[in-house]
Amino acid sequence: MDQQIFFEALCDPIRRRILVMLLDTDERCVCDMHGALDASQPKVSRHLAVLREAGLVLARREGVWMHYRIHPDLPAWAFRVLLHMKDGMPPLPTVTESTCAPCAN
Amino acid sequence: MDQQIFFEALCDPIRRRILVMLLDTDERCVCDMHGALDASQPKVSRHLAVLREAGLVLARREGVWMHYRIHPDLPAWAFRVLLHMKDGMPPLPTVTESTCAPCAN
DNA sequence: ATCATATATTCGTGTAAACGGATATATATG
DNA sequence: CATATATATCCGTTTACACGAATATATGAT
Repeated sequence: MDQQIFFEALCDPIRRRILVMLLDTDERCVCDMHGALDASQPKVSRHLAVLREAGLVLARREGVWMHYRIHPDLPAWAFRVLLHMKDGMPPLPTVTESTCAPCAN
Repeated sequence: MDQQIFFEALCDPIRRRILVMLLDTDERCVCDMHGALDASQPKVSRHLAVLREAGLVLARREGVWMHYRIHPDLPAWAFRVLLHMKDGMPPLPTVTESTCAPCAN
């Protein structure tokens, strides 16, 4: 985990909110996230690509849907940074349950 | 402490190394830091200004020298992020003692 | 094969940040 | 006041990133 790339990934507010969502629930589909974040689908998808390429999240395909989760091999220091970032996050309308009917289990 | 400004401050490698230096020893002067970081004085000074304006460090003047330290009112989540960042920092030649003769006590 | 839905990527543009070099300010000393 | 040293700021340029809009790809269903 390159520290430069890690902290660049945390520079964007949407990416931080994505990561906090994934800390709250282990897996989320894209449609769910761009609904909860009130951001356009291409926008969320590009940010997810950044997180994926940085090694912060892992994607799993299930039919049409892509499910993202925090990368399980994230080094301890990085994971802890994410947890403290979550602590310091302003109380935005954090949606814990999936709002996406088809892929909500 | 605004989270956006906080994480933007952590995006730059020189700023991260400055912060780690300040975690290791409570106070450092500018001449010492730009010596240890092998970066130009204006460059280090501008980065210190960013950290100062972000509320991450505090400056104290002592004669000609400016001494910087981690801001004592830093929220707990932010301080912990810095500590874990230090854990994850690649083992560069970290200079703990001051190399600056005049202001080293 | 066609269509619909979910997701990803490309493109052109605007903005912000970092840089080197030069210069300005502040403090101390002679 | 003149000078020296430490630190800060300004300026012009380059680079990187985020954006919206449009388009592409992938999977499943009919």
